[in-house]
Amino acid sequence: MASAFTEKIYELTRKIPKGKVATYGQLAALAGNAKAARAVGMAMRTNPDIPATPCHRVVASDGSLTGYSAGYGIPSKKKMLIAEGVAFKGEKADLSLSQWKGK
DNA sequence: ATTTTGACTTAAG
DNA sequence: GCTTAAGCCAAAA
Repeated sequence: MASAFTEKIYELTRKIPKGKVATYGQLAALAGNAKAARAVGMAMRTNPDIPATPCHRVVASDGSLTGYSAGYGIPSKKKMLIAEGVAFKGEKADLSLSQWKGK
């Protein structure tokens, strides 16, 4: 465990339903710190349990797929999201259709 | 304990 | 549309 904040991020990430995506800033806000988007990214990077924490459902503010060092990287992440039913617009996820509304 | 770094975001050129 | 700059946060060195 890294910190309470990070744990919260993992918890929220696990709540993201299949076929939906959330932005780093969104998770940060739900965790209590709207400006901790970067910290959210760190939490994903230091992700202790990838199968338990679907970090591939977390994208940048504009839907761009960033990071993801697992498997084949970005391509794999994109493919996974499409397989779950997330709407895609070129190389970016269509947040207008597939962004998780959170609580 | 201090500095550096990074899977962010928004604003400005 | 792309690049640069600045702001904020947490983890790693």
